[in-house]
Amino acid sequence: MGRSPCCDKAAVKRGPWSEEEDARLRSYIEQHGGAAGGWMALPRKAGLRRCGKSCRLRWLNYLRPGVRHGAFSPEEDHVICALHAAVGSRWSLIAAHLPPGRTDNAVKNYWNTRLKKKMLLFAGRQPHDVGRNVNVSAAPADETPLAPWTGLPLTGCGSGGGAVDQMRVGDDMIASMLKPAVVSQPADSSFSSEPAATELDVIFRSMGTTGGEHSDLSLSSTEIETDWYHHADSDTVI
DNA sequence: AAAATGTCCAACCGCAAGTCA
DNA sequence: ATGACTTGCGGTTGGACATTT
Repeated sequence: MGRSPCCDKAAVKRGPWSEEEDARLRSYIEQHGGAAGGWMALPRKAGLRRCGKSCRLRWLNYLRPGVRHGAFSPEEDHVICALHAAVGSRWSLIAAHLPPGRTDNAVKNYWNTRLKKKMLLFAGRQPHDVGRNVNVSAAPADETPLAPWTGLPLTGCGSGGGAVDQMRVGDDMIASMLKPAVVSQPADSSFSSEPAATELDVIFRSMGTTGGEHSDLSLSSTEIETDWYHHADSDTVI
């Protein structure tokens, strides 16, 4: 009993999107306020010879208003490194804790192509601190956990999966990890192609010394994105 | 100048979870 | 309760472009 394909592969176009296809997709979604009728029906309604999944991906990762394609800031580097150390490759979760506009795909690409190498380089220098499990039974942070950019409290819980189950962590812990590493960093500070050991050291050291009650992360990107905007009027670096 | 190699990122694939009849 | 269908996610690939030899 096989799995039915999501679309007729022979009938759909694949590969890079043309400007015309982008325009059709954008126009349809703007007209209908979203993928009215679902993504699977969208290609037919919008006159696109594409798979619905492909349309969704194109919209979310590229065409959606607010998507940022520029370089990642040093602060974003810190957040990604710290969260990856804590929760593993849960890219949508990590992206949700970044300022709005970063997609999970972009974060994943950025990690795989750049940050991973930086971390490996760092690991070569700090072999005892990298790759170890997080001690989640350590004492909880005694201050309100805040996201690094806006002061937004990080709350919520849910379920993990895969290897992350071995290392379930809470938002308290993540916030405590991020605060010292990021807030102390000026928004316009320069960032070398390779992070200084001291910067990452802060992250790893804080991982080993703080922790929260056993919990997990479940803030949706929508929820977080909304909150990012709500908090964006104060001390943000967005 | 050309070939080889490396980097980056959009896009595809398959699986799992969620939804609904 | 169940199975079909849809959506979301993470891993991987392929190709364009940049850099090095």
